[in-house]
Amino acid sequence: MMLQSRLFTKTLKSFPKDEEAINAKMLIRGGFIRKMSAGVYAQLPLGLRVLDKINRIIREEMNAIGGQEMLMQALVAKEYWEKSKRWHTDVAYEFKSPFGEEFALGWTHEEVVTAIATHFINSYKDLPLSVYQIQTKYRAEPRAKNGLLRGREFMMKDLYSFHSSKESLDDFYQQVIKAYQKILKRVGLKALVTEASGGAFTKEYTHEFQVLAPAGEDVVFYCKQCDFAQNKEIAHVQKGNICPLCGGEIGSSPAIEVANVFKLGTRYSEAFNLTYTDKDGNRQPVIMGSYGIGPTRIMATLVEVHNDEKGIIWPESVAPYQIHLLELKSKNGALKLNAKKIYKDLKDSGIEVLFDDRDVSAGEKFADADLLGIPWRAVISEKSGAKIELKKRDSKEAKLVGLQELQKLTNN
RNA sequence: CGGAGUGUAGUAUAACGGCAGUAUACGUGCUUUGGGAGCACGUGGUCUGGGUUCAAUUCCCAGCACUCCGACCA
Repeated sequence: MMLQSRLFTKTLKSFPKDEEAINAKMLIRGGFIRKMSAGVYAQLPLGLRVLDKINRIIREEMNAIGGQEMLMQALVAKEYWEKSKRWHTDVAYEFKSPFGEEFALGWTHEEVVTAIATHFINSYKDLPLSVYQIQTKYRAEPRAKNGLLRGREFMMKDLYSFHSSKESLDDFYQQVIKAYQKILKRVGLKALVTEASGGAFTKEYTHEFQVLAPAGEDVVFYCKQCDFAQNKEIAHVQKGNICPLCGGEIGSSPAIEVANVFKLGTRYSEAFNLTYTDKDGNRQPVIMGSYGIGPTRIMATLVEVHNDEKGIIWPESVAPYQIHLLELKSKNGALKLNAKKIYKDLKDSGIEVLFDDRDVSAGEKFADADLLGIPWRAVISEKSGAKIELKKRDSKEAKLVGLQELQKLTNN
């Protein structure tokens, strides 16, 4: 797939100064991302591969519950925000175009999706429906921080659903919760479904998906035995209390919010006059839900949770490559040929492999392999001979395997 | 937006107000080859604008940038 000698990026020998967050330190040092302004990052080839893997998993689970992918505009005209009374919020980048038109960069898309839906939803027979997009969102954070965890520009998958009854919304809401749990599990995160307040979006309680981690900005109280969890903002329990559901002990921890789900009700459908005709021929406002999950925030959270002092430890499902093939320097020309052949064979069998063919010392290759965190490290050297020395990133033990065994192991 | 701090080479760091140094990276050559190798030579730098001074990386002012704490927020 890729020769490391030709990779666009290089690793840094030291952690960047001016970065404290683990995710920023490791992702920048490894060459996954580059900070271009506070809270504004470029996704470099390695980082984009991770992001694409995360997004692929999200798409699969969204499609599985009937979500239809679309893509809305980032340039959202003032008229849309005015209808929902969200022009002049403090999170929006608002500006006047050279022609005097006023826009806000999309920081959420309830307005846009509702406006679009008015053209296509007419009857109860059209419902329920759901659409989603994966798109860059822009929010004027007064203080960007924690690397990818709080940026001013970040990737978001936002899903919107349309219903003719509260029951239908409730049902879909539960389906999304399950889908989000699957997504988070598949990418390698343990998340708590946490009760929370609706923030700027709704007055109702909502649910957040919180991953316990020291870098988290939220605090959650959770039961150590069952699934009970509440955000500190609304918590009715404290650390050391008895769980109201099961009697277990309540603990508390900082946590990273990687996703959330909201029941919007008819707030936006009324603002945009999104209605359908019911069985009796009466016009009714469409009932809506909105559901967000943040791919870039997931990426950062993965690094926060899966690392050691040497670098990142990517879960296999989202790693930029499956195998990091290292060819150690040798005078033995046959060895070099063998390495090339193994690289080609792996490539041909569809395995994603990063081949470290660089003319650098063994130590540097090992250090880079640990930093980049690709799940399997395969070494070809004088020592391994005709075999391949295979080691998992999070294991200390290596073993000698043949090519076929390697293909099998990493192909699942 | 309030408070604190930091801006020196691609990266990481030194320098009483007195020739801007080291490491690493990069280039060339030789040596080396299992945990960030060695030698030689070479390229490359004081955030911007003012001020004080014979002299400013250093002191002062302003701006800009970044980090952290707070407020705010996915």
